Amino acid sequence: MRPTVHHVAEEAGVSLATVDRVLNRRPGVRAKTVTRVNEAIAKLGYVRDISAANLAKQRVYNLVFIIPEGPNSFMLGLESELGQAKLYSALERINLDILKVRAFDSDALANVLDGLDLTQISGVALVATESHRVQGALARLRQANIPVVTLVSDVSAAHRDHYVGIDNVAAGRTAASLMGRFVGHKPGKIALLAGSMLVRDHVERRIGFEQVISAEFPELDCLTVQEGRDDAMVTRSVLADFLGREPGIVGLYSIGAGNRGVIDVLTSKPEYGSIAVVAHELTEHSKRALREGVFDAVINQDAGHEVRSAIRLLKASIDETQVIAKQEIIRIEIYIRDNLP
Amino acid sequence: MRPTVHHVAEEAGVSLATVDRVLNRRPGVRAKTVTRVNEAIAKLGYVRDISAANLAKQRVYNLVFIIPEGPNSFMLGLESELGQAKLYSALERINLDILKVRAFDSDALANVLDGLDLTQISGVALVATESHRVQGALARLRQANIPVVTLVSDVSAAHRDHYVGIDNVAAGRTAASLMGRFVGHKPGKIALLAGSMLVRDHVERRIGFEQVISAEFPELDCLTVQEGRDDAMVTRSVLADFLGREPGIVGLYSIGAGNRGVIDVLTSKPEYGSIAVVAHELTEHSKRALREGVFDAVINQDAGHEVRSAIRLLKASIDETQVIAKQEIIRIEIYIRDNLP
DNA sequence: CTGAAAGCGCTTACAG
DNA sequence: CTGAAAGCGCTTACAG
Repeated sequence: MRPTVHHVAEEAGVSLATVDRVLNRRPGVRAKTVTRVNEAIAKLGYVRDISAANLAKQRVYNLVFIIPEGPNSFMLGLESELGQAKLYSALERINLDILKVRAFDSDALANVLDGLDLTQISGVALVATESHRVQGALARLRQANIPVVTLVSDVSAAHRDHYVGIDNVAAGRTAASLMGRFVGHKPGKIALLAGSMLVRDHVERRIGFEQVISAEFPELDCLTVQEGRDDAMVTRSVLADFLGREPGIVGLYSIGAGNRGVIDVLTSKPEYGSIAVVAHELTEHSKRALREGVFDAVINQDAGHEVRSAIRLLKASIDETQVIAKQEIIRIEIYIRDNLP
Repeated sequence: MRPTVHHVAEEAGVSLATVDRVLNRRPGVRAKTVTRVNEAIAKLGYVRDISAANLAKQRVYNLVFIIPEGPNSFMLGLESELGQAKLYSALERINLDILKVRAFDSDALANVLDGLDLTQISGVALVATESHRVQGALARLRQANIPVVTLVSDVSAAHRDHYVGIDNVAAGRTAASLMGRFVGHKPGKIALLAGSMLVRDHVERRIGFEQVISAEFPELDCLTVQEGRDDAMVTRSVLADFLGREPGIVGLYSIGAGNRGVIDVLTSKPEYGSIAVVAHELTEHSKRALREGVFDAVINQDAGHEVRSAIRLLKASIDETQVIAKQEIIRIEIYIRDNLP
C-alpha cells in the first residue's frame, strides 16, 4: 500500500497539518521539523496523491489561450480542438478561456496580455507574434509566477516556459527533400508562398527549405517569397499574378495557410497540373487537394495534440509535476494521399 | 459550481446512499426512486467526479499487457514504453503487468490468456496472433466483462473491444506510393520482405502495397514475399540469398521487423546502394539508415502513443466513460531523413 | 428498500 | 511554531 500523509505524520512524530505545510512549502515551520518531515517522506517513499489534494483544495485551473482570429483554416481547427478540450477539461477542474486577437499584430497581442487579470489566471498559452512589447508582457506574467507556453509560433526561449509546436527549420528541410524527389531532378524554378515574413515559423520553414534545395538539388532555383497573409483571397490573387508572369515553375512550396487560394489557382489552368506542390497543414481543403492529386504532400502538425500538450504542460508547471517528455514532442507529420487519417 | 451528490440527494429527496446506488446501478432500489434520482441528475446536469469516486473506492486498475518476446526492436521499444507508463500510471492507481509470449505462436498466446485469473484483472491488451483458440480465450475474457484491446496486430472485430494500431492496408499503400516516386518510373523488380505471412498486419501491408504498385506503377514488378521472421539474423541470410539470385531489383519493401539484417545486406555491396528502400518502424537502426541514405523512408507507428492509448481505452471501458476519439487514432507516420524526431 | 455515519488522502481555518 | 477537527465529492458497511 502506498504511504499517505498519515504515515508520514506518524513517522515524523508531527501532525497532519505540519506535514501539509512542509509538503506545500508553506512558511512557519521550524527548520528542524522540516528536516524531520522530509526524512520521513524520503524513508517511506511518499508521493502525494494530486487528485486527493485537488479535491480538498477545490482547486480550479484557469488557463487562457490566445489565438489569432480570421479565416485561417488551421487556426479555426485549433479553435475547434480547444472547444473539444473545454468539454472534457471541465471534468478535471480545468477552465479554458479562449481569447482571439488580430493575426500578425503584435501590438494587439501585447494589449491582450497586458489586460489579463493576473490574480485570476493560472497559466497562459499563446500563438505568438513576437515584439519587444510582447516580450515585456510575457516577462510580467512569468514574474507573477504564471507559466507561459507558446503554441505553433514561438518567441525566444527566455520569454516562455515551453514551446508546443514543430521545429520549423526541419519542417522546411522536409518539404525540400520531398520537393526535390517529386520534381525528379529536372531543372526549373520553385515558387515560395508564405503568410508573412514577420512570423518566425514561416521564416524558419523558408530557411530550412532553401538550405536543402541549394545543397542537394542545385538544378532547382528558389524564387523570391510571395506573401499571402494566410488569407485565401489575398493568396489567390498574389499567386495567380506570380505564376502568370514567371514561366518555368516546376514546384510550389506553400509555407503558410491560405490553401484554398492555392488550390483555386492551381486548378485554373491545365498547365499548372504538372507543378509539384508541397503545402502545410491538413485541413478539409488540403485533404481534398491530396486526394485529387493537386497537392503532392502536406506537412502537418496535429492541432489537437498541441492543445492537449499545452494543457498538460501548463498543469504540470502549476502542480510542479513531471510530464512524459516523449508525449509532448509535436511531430512533423508528412501526409500523402494514402496515409490520410 | 458543479452539482454534487449532495445536491442530487436533496433535489430527489433521498439520502446519499441511495443516490450512490442509482449512480452505480446497484440493485435494491424501488423503480420509482430510481426515476426520481435520475430526474434530479438530469435536471441538475450532474456529472460524477471520477477521481473522488476512485479515492473513496480505493479503486485499483489491474491491466495486463501481453507482448511477443524476442529480439525484435519494435517490440523492445513497446516494452520500454510500457515500463515508462508503469511509473506514471501508479500515480493514477493503475497497475500494469507485462507478460511475454513467444512470437507468432498462437497456442502460447492462448495458454497465457487461459491462465489469467479473471478475478484479479480489470483489462487486457495484447499483440495478437490470431487463431481459433485465441478467439475462444478472448471470448471468455469478455464474458467476464473484462475489456480487451488489441495492440499493433488485430483479430477480427468481434473478439475485442478496440484495436490500437494503424490501418495496415493503408500503410502498405503509402509505402507503395513512396516507392513508386522514389524509383522514378523506371521499370524493374521490387523485393518484398516480411516477418511472417501468419500475422494479419504483414499480410495487410502487402495487399495494400501490391494494390498501388499494380494500379499506378505497372512498370514495377513485385516478387514473391520472403519471410525473415522479424529476426535480424534470419532476415540477413534470407535477403542476401535473394538479392544474390535476383538481378534487376530497383526497390525493397521491408514489411516487418529485422531492419538490422536488411541494413547489413544493403551495405554489403556497393551496387545495392541504388535500391530504393521503404521499411517499417523507427528504431535506432532504421533512424541511422535514414540518416546515412540506406533507407529512403520509414513508415512508423508510435509505440508510446499506442501504449498510452491502450491504457486510456481500457480505463474508459472500465469506468464507462468517453474517450476523445481523435486522440486515439494511431497515425501512419512517414519519416525521411529530415523529419526524424 | 432506505439512511446515518465513517472514511478515502489531502487541505484549511481556527485555536493555542 | 504546531495540532485537532471539519470538509472536498464520493462510497461503504451497518442498521433498520
